[in-house]
Amino acid sequence: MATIDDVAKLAGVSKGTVSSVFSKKRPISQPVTDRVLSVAKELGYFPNHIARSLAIKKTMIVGLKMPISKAGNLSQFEIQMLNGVIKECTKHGYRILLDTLPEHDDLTQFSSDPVDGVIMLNPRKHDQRIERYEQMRIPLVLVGRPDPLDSSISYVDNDNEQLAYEVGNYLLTQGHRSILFLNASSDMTVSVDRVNGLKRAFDVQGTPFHNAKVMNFDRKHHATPTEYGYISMMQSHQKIPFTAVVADTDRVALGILRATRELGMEVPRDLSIVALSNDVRLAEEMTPKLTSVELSAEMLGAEAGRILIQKMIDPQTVEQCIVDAQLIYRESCRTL
Amino acid sequence: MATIDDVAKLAGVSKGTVSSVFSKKRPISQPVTDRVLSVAKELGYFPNHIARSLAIKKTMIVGLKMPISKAGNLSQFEIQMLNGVIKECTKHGYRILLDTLPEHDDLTQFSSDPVDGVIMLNPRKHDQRIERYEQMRIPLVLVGRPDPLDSSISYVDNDNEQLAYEVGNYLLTQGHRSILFLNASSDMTVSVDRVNGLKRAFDVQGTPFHNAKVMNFDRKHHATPTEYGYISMMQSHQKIPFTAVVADTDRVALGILRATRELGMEVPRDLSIVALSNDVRLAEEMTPKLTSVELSAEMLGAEAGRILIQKMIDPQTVEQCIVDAQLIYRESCRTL
DNA sequence: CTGAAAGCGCTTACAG
DNA sequence: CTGAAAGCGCTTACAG
Repeated sequence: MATIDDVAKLAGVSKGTVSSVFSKKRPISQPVTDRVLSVAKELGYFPNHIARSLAIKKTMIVGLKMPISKAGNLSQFEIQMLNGVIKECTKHGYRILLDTLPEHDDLTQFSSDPVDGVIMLNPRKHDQRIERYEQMRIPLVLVGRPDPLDSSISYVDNDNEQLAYEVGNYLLTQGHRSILFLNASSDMTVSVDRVNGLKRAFDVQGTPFHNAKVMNFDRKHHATPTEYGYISMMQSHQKIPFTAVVADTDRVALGILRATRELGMEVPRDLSIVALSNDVRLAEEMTPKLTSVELSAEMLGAEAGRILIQKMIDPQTVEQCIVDAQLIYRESCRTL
Repeated sequence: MATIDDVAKLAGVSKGTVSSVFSKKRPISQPVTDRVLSVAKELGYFPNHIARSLAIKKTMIVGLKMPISKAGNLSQFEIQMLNGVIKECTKHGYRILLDTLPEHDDLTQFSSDPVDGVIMLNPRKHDQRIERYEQMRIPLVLVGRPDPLDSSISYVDNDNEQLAYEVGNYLLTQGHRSILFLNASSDMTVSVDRVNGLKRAFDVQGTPFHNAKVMNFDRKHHATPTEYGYISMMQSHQKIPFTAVVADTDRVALGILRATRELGMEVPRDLSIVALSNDVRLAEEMTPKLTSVELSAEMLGAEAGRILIQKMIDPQTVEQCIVDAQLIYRESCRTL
């Protein structure tokens, strides 16, 4: 397509002048402006965003690192969190580079993207990527806390330890003593926090923590979260005498529910279920309605966006933001 | 951050060599490779995607033009369609530049984005943007047909004329003679197609088309689709004696439903409703369950992605793809 | 296998 | 108000 050179030549002016007509960064006389614009139109010229970005070192794009699960569709958590990010970014004129590609181990493949800042979901333990962004001087905000904790890294998160504590406490108070915990995958920091919270509940109530059986999602063994719930339930119900299960997400709970039906069990009569990530509509549609935790994903996304924008203005900015979450009591638990 | 020059200098090689080590486009001896890599690591060097894109004229990014409604959240249609695009793009290693920014009329503000191709939602009549992409030689696929039709433009769409015909025919067959049609905004091509389809139904059944009252969504008057439905219903029910209403989307239907409740009307006893865009879960949750059209948004997105990828390989590609949609009969209509 | 140099399409001090 | 030239950080023929 036509370049700034073509326009400059045909209009009989310098590139700098053409540049200024479009960027309005320095005043150009009306006659010249008109001539340039008309030539540009004739040639079908539009400034090249990439070349411009390279020169000014700014893209007005925010990167969103959100590797997609194998099944492919965005989870309700991801959608809501995306909604929050979009709102905040749109408000400030930023667009979003949605990066759903799987992570590459090969350092060689890692490049600095055409973005002014990055929001990264689900940081892992000792996540290499964090320091890479630091080296590249690209402002970064995590959704989920860094592990180990680091007061120089900005992030938004729920208080997962506390949440798991509340859930554990709720179930223990109801009289449950043996609990199956279908946790997220073991390399996620949230998994650690949850186990700690659950353990604290057991400690406080004076119940030995070995009465809790913790499992982890593993994409090698489970194609989908629902399958994770289903398979784990089918495999565990004989071996361990648990009366309650804490599920990573409502999708996992869906799988558990399916398993209980096949096993002739009834919820909550024979088994109590709590899910940690809440898709309100799903939770309310399930039979029985699912007791679950509302993570306020949209708020997480919006706060991440807000902090990132702050940080792109002033790179010194560090903010760690805990978003309120809430256990919502519905119908899937009962007192023993 | 460190550039290719820094690495080259410190490693005592040329930039071309460093480039080759990372791109693997030409073989570099093991010792040199090792030296370069170790220096790169020491310096925290990562190739700059923007500079690279400028040189090779390729970004591996697909643009998705999807201006966000004022309310802010993605509609169910948009989410599903995004899911389809994501799946297809991820499969081929593309990322997505999600552009939710409102359109700018100022030609001067239009630039060629850092993308290899573009998927554009909701093309308008004589949409200027289409020829701009053509001038920029950026492969383009529309979601929604171009207006006027143009056999050189690739797009995916439902057969909206036929769909509206089926809906009209259904209602007329049920005995409805006066119908309120809360259409999409008038500058969208889909609006035209729907009116034509509805008219055809009236013609076939021998009912004069002036018995259909067509209104259009207008963001100046309606803050949200739901409000559009609510207000239109409140304003029209006295003036026109319609027995059925065709709503642009299920959100609009939600507003209508709210209005009927306030007016002491009952659906479908006093009013039949059909919605043209279907969010399955919303439709099934409504009381009564909403008769609506399933547009297969995910399929639209996936097909758009597929065609675009095809087109980025071979720019000559032109494909126009009609995705099946289906009228799903639930509880919101009745025979008079 | 490696280097020197031109080029990708912009912007921006500097000079006038 | 406008121009000439260097620079942004890469890639890629061309030459050896």
